[in-house]
Amino acid sequence: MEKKQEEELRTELYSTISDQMMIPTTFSMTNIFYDSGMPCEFDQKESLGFFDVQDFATQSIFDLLQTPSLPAKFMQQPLPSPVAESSEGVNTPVTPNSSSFSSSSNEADNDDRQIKTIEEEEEQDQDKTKKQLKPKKKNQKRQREPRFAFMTKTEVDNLDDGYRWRKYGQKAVKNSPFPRSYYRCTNASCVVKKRVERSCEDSSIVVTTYEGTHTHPCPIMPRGSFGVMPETAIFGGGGGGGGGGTSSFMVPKMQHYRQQQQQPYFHSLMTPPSMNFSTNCNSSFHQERTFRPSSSSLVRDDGLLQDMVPSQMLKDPKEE
DNA sequence: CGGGTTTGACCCGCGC
DNA sequence: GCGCGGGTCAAACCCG
Repeated sequence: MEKKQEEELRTELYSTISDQMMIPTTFSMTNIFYDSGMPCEFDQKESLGFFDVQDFATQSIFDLLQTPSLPAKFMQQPLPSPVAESSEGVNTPVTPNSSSFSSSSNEADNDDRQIKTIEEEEEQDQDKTKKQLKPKKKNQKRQREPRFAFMTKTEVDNLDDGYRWRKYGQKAVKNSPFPRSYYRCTNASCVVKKRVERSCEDSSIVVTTYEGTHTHPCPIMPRGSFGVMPETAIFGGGGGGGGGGTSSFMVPKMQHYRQQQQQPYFHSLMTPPSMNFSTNCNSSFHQERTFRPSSSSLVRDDGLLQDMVPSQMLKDPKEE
């Protein structure tokens, strides 16, 4: 019975996100996981389902997950992040912290309390992370901030999500030929981290894991602007190098994708969904709305991708 | 020269 | 206690 409610909540969340992203719901490129942040819980991370996202739309998902426009019930406690409060009170997103809708695990009942605990310790944790080498309290288990993981089929390792990231490490991953990269938000007051790695099972899949909450607005685009931007604004100007890449506005960003990805992105749309995430999915939710390839939905997606993507890019790659 | 990346070393938690 | 693996640091390097 509770299970059913969970399913409904997830379905609703999924619908909300899908609707707001104005994307067709027939293709599945990305799987989103939510992790409440408790230690060792990532194995039990919640699959929010597969999303039809373009590589460059990852930002939108992340953004949407933080937007108050999501059903209130997903935002059980719009807690003010202590991190955010300590900063200049910028446009603080509701944050994944508050989306404690993960509930498949038994810990869900205590979510509220857990989240608060996490946040209390975050403050200490921030100091710790900055001075990792300094002695810390030993018996204090390190608790992670809530995390979201996106599995995206793409050729580009580091998806541009609108924020600026600085790479601070790279490690070989056991049982995987691909290294894992560690990024930190370049904003000094922001402690959000991001890990990027390729799936060892399918090298075309990039797993991007966000940890923490941005305490500042997205430096690239204002909330909600995505997908509304007229094509001319996106591709019109030969804006030129966005120096440093991610700090740029939409133009270089999209060009970046055109250059680096060319077809892969659409190729992935045309690719039969052979991806198997079952090992990570403890939810059956994705079965409901997953993998219903109908190329028409993309093409005749009125006012959707066309708004963001030039028509030539929408052509079936096979036609070229 | 400033900001980002690379990379080897180090720390820490965990399992045996 | 030890070894392993994940995560982070920070010096060196690179690049615009």
